[in-house]
Amino acid sequence: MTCAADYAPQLRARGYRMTPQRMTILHVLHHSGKHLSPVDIYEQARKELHGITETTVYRTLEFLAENGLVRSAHMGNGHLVYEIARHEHHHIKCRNCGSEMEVDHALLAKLYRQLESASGYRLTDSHVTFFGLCPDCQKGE
Amino acid sequence: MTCAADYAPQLRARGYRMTPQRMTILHVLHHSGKHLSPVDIYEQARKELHGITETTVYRTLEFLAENGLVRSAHMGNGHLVYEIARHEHHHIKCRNCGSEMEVDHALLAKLYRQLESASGYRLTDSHVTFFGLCPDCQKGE
DNA sequence: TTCCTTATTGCAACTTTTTGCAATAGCATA
DNA sequence: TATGCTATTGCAAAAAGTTGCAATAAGGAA
Ligand SMILES: [Mn+2]
Ligand SMILES: [Mn+2]
Ligand SMILES: [Zn+2]
Ligand SMILES: [Zn+2]
Repeated sequence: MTCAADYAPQLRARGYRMTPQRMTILHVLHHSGKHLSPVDIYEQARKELHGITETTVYRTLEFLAENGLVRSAHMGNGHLVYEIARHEHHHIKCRNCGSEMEVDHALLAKLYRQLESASGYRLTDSHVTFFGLCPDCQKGE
Repeated sequence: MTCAADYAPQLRARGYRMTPQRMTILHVLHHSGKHLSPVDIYEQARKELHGITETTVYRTLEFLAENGLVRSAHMGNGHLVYEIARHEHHHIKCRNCGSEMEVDHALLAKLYRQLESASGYRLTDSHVTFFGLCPDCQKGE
């Protein structure tokens, strides 16, 4: 759980607090490494921290995402999933079989710059999901 | 409501049926022109078609999206919104004040081709939301 | 027009996510 | 180490979204 404690200074610097609930949720995400749903996270977290509630899990995930410690993604079923914030990347997902692959942010860097200069917005999030058909599923159409 | 009836052949060609519920929902989306939540759509639709249920609205929206008559989008709060499928476009939204702007798909066309050749996937959906800070909100940081 | 197949709907029960509020507990300060 | 401010949590109730199943009705065929 020391991995999670490392985040404390980041939070304190912004006037927030590190709590057992936040530690636990960060710990779960850190060691999973993959996208997890709030319910997945709740199930794991309650093993490590008896008494944690679903409400807190939802609120904490939103909080951690706002503060850049985790990233959320829509993987097509209309539900959000979360992962610890590591390298910047995006996803491509097959509408048919659900297979996914990662796309490095470098591939989108130029587009991001174009969008920024065209719109005046500064883009802050880099975790987009593109949908399509994987090579296999393209055959059987 | 004739606008909605125009969609009937598209559905029948695929073995589906046009129903009062589908007509009404298409009618609502067609005349709104903007992104609407399922609840918004339900509230409007029930004025035009007494007795329509929320269940049907959710199922119909998913059905229409699968068949390309409407598009769904995640606008950041974790909830889906829907709109009638017109020109291909994307969105940029401000994380701070919520302001949005549209981005023509032409701006992403090259990226889409790159992603397709790099991944082997054929990208089918073009309705992505990018998040950032609008010009105004960049000042007050 | 009538009949028949089966796609579609409504209902009810259930799961997931959100919200207001009072109680709790980080952590900065002394 | 003790104190106080207020960020954070848990609880309970509500809102949003999903699912199984029996009843209904669209629309092709006769
Ligand atoms: Mn990811
Ligand atoms: Mn749109
Ligand atoms: Zn596939
Ligand atoms: Zn803004």
